[in-house]
Amino acid sequence: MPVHVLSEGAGPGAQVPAHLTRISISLISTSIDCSKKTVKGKVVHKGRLVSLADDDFILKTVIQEEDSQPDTTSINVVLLGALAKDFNQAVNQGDVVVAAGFTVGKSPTVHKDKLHPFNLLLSGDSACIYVSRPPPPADPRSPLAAKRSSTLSAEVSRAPKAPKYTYVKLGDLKPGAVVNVYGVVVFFKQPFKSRGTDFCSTLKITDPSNRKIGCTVFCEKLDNHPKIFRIGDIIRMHRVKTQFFNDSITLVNTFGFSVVTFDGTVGGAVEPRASSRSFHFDQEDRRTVEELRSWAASQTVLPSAPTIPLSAVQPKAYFDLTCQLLARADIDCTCTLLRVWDGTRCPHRLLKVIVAPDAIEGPSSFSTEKEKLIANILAYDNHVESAKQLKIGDFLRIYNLRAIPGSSKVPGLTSSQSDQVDHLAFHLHGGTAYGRGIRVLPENSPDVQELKRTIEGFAEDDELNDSALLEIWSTPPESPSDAGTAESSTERSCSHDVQPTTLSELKRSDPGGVHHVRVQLRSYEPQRLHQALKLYCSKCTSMQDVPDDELVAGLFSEASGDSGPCTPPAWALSGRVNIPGGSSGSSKRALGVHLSTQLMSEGKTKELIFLMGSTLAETCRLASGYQNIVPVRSSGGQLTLLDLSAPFLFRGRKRYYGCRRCSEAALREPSAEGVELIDEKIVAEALGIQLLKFCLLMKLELQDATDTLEVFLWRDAELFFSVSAEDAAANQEAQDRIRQTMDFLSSPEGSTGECPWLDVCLSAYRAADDGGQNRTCYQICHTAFTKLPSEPARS
DNA sequence: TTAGGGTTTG
Repeated sequence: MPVHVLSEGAGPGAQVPAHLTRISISLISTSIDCSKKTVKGKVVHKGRLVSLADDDFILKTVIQEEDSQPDTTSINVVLLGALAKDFNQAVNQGDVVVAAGFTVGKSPTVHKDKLHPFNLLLSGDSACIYVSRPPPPADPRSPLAAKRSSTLSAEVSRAPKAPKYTYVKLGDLKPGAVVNVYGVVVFFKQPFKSRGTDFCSTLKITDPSNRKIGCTVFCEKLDNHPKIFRIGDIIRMHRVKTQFFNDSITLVNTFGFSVVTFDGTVGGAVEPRASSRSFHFDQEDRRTVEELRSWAASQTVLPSAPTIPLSAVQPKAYFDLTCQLLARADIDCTCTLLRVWDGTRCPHRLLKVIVAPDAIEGPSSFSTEKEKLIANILAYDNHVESAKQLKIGDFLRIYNLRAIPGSSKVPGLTSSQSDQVDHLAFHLHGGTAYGRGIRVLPENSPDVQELKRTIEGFAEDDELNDSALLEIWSTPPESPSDAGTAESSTERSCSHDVQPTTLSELKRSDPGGVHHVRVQLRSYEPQRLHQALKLYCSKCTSMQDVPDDELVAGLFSEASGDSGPCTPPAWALSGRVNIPGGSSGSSKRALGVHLSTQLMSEGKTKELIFLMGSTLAETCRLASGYQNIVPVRSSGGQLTLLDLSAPFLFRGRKRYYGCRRCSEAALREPSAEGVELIDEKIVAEALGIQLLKFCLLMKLELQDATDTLEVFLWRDAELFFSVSAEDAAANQEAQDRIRQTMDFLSSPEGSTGECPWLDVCLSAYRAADDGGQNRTCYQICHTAFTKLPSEPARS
């Protein structure tokens, strides 16, 4: 994209890309998403071009919306980098310009200049200025007009030029300059609310010059703060100013500030963690990061990050914990309980905190085995507020956590409950000293990936948030049968080194572990196989039934009832679509649709529509012609999504649902830039929906000569049937396959007159039932059905 | 404007 385009004649609107919409200057504020907005105004003041560093410039200008009152509609515009230089050369006072790709900041000069309380910052690749001048005089023979048009009719545009940033070594910093720097983080605090209007990050960095420099970042939005996860991270800051404080140089962010951080591990991926929409990153940056990593690794002076698992916690120690949030409860206004785990078991007895089940957000209890791994953390004072922002299932790093041995009084509880001598309590004390705080780690971070592997390792033997499974069925009877040596209709794919056992032996063995058995199917539930389909949330581990058509049709009909006037979002284009007739003679009708302007401009009109006022049946009919249909409704004059009990997306015959607990659903324009295929994941992400996964859940009663046993078929049900649950939800062929398999397994086979034999791997685990009683549960794992009546053995 | 680490409450 050109840094800027200047053109004469038809007016600035002519070259502005169609997907951008103009916004009035009076509406500019930091709460508006300006990524696809433009602002148009006349240049009423053009400041001097100021050089910040080699090839880096800043220029301030004031533009005024024409035909409106000047006091509310003049706004400061700050241009940075090459754009500032080009603007200086090409734009004159009196020109009308259109600005795009800007961000909005608070104007620090509002009290002085009495202009707009916010300003526009134009920096980076996405920033752009379009300009035109007043039309030339009417007489084309006028020498002046001829001259003007000849110089300006040619489009003045610049090829994209990568800005060349120069970085000052920390040892070379001088006061009173604006600079770009790289450094290794040796101390940091999570952003905290300052006494002013911004959040404040404080950190200290160093580099091979061995100078340690304190830095302060003030930004109103948390997103714009540096994303530092641990000491040793690499940080790059653009446009920070140096100032003297306490006899040393410090750095503070200034106009056009941007920051990118990187993991500091030698050999790790160089993934920029940006805090702005656009940022520059090239091979030279990669080299710099790698050099700083190697240098830092050789420095013993750098404090090592005390991140340790629960299994290694020492009493009295302060440490950082990487964990997953399982549940939360407010103890009182100065203390919040966070229940977390990291998949490892702390060798010390842990403090139990008793909280009323209705005060707990998230599951109120877990299986006995899982409970042993859960740490109760008491977060105090300022951390109560940040704990409120966390979502159950989030991956966290908690900084400067204290493991306190001995008796602890828990606020809000009676002393008899809280007096637990020799139990380890985890406290996150109030304040931000020592970097105390909580940070949500992104799912793609290497630490979270590792944490997930640890948690999954545990889940292998102690599967599921088991109450979800047990809530669905109660317990029935048992009886014996004969053993057999016939061919097996299933095959185990696990590599467990265990000897096959009988069901009666298995029932006598210790709880937990894996078992191999040779069994027959005695009965199964549900008999109506569509009831085996469930929706599972991998974030909060809840499971629910798939809503039936009657319920969904009701939601559609209720949604179409609100036919009041409704404002579509600015990015949407509205139109009508004809519903293809169903049975012959049914009347055709047209329904309201909204399309993404962005997708239309990319020629992807049919790939995603937002459909309003349709019935369930009509939506299904339209789904044959459009790849993705998102049903929407009018609510309070706004266009919104339907209740999440209904599918949020129709893709052909498939319907997708979102988790009501974990989604933060809102109607937003999906970004399909560079996306080959718009699928459920893209749509769910854009709409803030936590996608529910279809799964199959059955309870089987198995038997051998010695006993019977109830087991679940869940985690590996898709492997067992060689069918995806998603397909089973949408197509008859997949459903038939499950039906045929179950029929085959439960009917007498050939001359032997007995049911087929199955070699099965069973995983045993403890789980709490409805009454809170713990019992051992079994689940079929790593086992696939290999033979259908109509076909020879499959492998 | 704001903060400017830190000798760690429950």
